[in-house]
Amino acid sequence: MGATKTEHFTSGQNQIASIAKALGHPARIAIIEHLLKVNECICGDIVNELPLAQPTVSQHLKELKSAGLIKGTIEGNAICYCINKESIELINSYFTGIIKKLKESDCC
Amino acid sequence: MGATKTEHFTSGQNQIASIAKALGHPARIAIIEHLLKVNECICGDIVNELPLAQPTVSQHLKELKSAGLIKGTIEGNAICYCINKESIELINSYFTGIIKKLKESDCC
DNA sequence: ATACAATATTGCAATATTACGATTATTTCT
DNA sequence: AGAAATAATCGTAATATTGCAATATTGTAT
Repeated sequence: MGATKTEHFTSGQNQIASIAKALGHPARIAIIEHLLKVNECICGDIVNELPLAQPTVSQHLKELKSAGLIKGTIEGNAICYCINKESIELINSYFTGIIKKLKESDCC
Repeated sequence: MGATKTEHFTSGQNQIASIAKALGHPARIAIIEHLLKVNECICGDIVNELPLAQPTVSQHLKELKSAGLIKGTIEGNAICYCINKESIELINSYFTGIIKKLKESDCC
């Protein structure tokens, strides 16, 4: 045990969970917020910004990228990272949908 | 190593991350979606709904509750769970804010 | 009180995550 | 070509998460 039973859940549930999971670490929230502030930047800038070593930042970037939250394009010997707007819109509309359904009734 | 360096990040970043983290598992998304469908229910209903044992469901409920995503009120010998609208609204407005800022500029 | 029903807690094994030093590509600039 | 800059990957230690059987707790009914 210890492994998540992904196969028992719908692909929609797994997709939302994987985006949320990628955002479930303060360093990755900090990366998103930094990208939001500067629009786009390279890994080294984030290493300077955060109290984490370069391999750690690189690993966090990889997770954000594989969840579709950021994009990276090669620019010379550096890689330019930026937020992938679509993924934020996807999860935002998921929550908006929840709120809409919640408005209809009250709870305990 | 292995432990998240929460102390290096802002309380806002930690709060968003902890809500996102709680939603970062398909079983917990499934619980939220079930609660959304039935408005409120007891732990046993969720155990019947999900392919997980009772202690596992109980643990997931605990994590959702400690992240503030659900509320539980004692009703006899059962506990009635429901979604805490405020927490969903909080994370939703966080993403809405990101999208607004993203609209202003384009990226790589 | 006793039995039952609903959940929480404990303890543990399997697996995943976090963090980083060391190393390895890859590109750019002399 | 050689040095510098940038970032990914490898290996590994520390810690956290997931899942469940067994047990404990709490309230309800008989």
